[in-house]
Amino acid sequence: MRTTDLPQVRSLRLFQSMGESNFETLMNAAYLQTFPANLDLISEGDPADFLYIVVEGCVELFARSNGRECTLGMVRPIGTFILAAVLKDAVYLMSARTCGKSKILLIPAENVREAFEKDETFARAIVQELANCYRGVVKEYKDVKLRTGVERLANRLLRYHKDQGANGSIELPYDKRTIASLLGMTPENLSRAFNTLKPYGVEVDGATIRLTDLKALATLAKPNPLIDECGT
Amino acid sequence: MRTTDLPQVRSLRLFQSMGESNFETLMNAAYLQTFPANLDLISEGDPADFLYIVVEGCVELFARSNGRECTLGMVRPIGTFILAAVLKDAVYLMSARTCGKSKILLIPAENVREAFEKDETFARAIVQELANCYRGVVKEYKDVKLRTGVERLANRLLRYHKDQGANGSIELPYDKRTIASLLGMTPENLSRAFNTLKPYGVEVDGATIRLTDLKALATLAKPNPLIDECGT
DNA sequence: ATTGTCGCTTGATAATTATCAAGGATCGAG
DNA sequence: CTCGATCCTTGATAATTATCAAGCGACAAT
Repeated sequence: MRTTDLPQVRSLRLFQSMGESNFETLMNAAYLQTFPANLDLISEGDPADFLYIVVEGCVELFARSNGRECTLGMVRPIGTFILAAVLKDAVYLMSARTCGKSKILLIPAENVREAFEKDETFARAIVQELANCYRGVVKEYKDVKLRTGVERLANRLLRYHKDQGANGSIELPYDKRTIASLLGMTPENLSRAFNTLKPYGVEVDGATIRLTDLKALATLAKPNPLIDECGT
Repeated sequence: MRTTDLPQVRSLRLFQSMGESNFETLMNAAYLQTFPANLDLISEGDPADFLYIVVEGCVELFARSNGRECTLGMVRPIGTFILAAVLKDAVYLMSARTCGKSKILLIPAENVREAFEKDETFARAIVQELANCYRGVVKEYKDVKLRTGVERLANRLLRYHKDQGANGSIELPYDKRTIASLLGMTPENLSRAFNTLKPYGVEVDGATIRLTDLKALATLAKPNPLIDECGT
């Protein structure tokens, strides 16, 4: 793989503290590939051949069952996905596809497990990463089980607002239909949910959202750090 | 703690392979306590003081937000809970309470993290345990996002049926209202879901369920190993 | 036996969400 | 520009789920 991307990968908490030689071995086994938009990377049920790291672009994690499909998460640089399947040498539970053109680092699962066996520091870093992933899903699970669609949208808007500088304006990071699926609703319902939020100061203009009454929106959303905050 | 329970705990995959002396140190720091039914053990938002291991009885994991409450999972012997919060030294994302009278082993979080630092084998075992937990939540998340209430119930019944020997009869392992919450529905709706399943050979008699047409039930449920099977 | 509680069920109704159909806006290809 | 495609929105309707109220049966306490 190209050396210009190495520092970025190395800066990932997952690789930060591992031994230099082990990191090099891992990177020598890895492939850095650029994929076009909308390309299927993995399918749920397939054995976990690689650990994936999004270096540029964006990847959608999704699942299908019984003819339905839903988005389970989005991975942006620099983020990994399907670490658990790789460590367990199990099949993927989610499918993944690129959103836009994306640069992705693929590390053979075999090598990841080998590094995990050999490098104690890496093993410990993996625990932290896995714990983060676990807590992330728990929050999403709570979100969908404890809130209505409108509440999920309101809280998501507040989160984006904070992430993007809290200046009263948001750019939606994904297509509305992707956001709908991420929030567990249909695109039609997302449209209607935005309308429901109009009286709470939510003004929609394409992918740009203006929040003109944060207090009212927060009163409706009742944000909860144990669901909405990423760091905790 | 009493030595009679030690072998059971030691047999947990989490502790199986760790060094004997480290295991002893950990157990010396631990408390084995018996709690009455319906006792709150931990509350979401509290700092993670202990790792919990259910030795006898049953514990319900749940969460509240905005006046609503839902069950997130059940822990039976021998199972652990809130490992991730302990490792991250973070606050609990879930609350927990006993269902019946329960014997629970409490290991101070400090000691768990210490053992995690000192014992490499333990660290690796933790990775496997965490990966299992992670994949468990992902499956539940998929369940609730991809299926209707009736489908969730149908699949749950099929799972219990297999777990209990697949002889056409099931004993519900929890109160119906707990199962309802676990499935993400109200108790009223669970009742109606059972009625909906009557034409598919589901006969309800209190906590005993008879399945007289497994093929029909499976056709409706469309069970999916990537959601319903625990081992994968 | 009586009382009260609790878990569960049922009915009536309302809220929420999904589906189907149609139309408007945008945008790239030709 | 025009065409076709895609995305989004809206309306009408249906399915799903929740809420409120009432009642039944089991069961423990007295």
